[in-house]
Amino acid sequence: MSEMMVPSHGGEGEQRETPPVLTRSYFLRPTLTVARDLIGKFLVRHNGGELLAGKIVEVEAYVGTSDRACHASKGRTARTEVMFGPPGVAYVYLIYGMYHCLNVVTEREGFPAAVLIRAVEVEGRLIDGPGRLCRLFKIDRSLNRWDLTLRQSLWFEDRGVFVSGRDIDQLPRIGVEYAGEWARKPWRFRLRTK
DNA sequence: TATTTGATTCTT
DNA sequence: AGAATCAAATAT
Repeated sequence: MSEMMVPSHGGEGEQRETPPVLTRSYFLRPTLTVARDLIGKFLVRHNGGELLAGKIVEVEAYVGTSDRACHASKGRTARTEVMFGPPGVAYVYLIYGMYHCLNVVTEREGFPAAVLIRAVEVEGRLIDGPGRLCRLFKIDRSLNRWDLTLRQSLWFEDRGVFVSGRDIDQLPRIGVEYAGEWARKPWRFRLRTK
């Protein structure tokens, strides 16, 4: 067994490793898997010299045209087209006239699906709700279609936080009562904090 | 062209 | 329980 190169983590005299950015192939997986795995990853925003990072603690999965809660169930429109595109791209939309919601597109091109980022933790403070999150991170529709696999403006990082499946609650999605049976699917993933 | 709706948040 | 506020979807 040859000696392996192990990334160091801020040891004395060492430069700190840059955490890996989540890649296209990371998002090219089943949406429920991506959603589950995003818990504990970091959302990073670089904007005007300001750097802001939050640990993701709540997400929701929206999967395909048959999922009536998924915007893409209305078909391929100017609004939903981004969800039909390649994974790892941002889908940002305005909701209720005043709030933005951030999603990351998942699965193969042609299959519309995404994960909604619902809540993050910033320096121990819970930013609960997609609208509040986007307000704090200054995310609006100018970031719609943004490639989230570049280390620019907005991306995801794996900072090595391990999250056990036992610490993740699966709950019904919020605000989709109109979707009938689809509203009851436990496709919301939330980190249990106690 | 007109009306309704919505992956929300805040106030009453 | 209701308001704020508007783009997109749906009805006309």
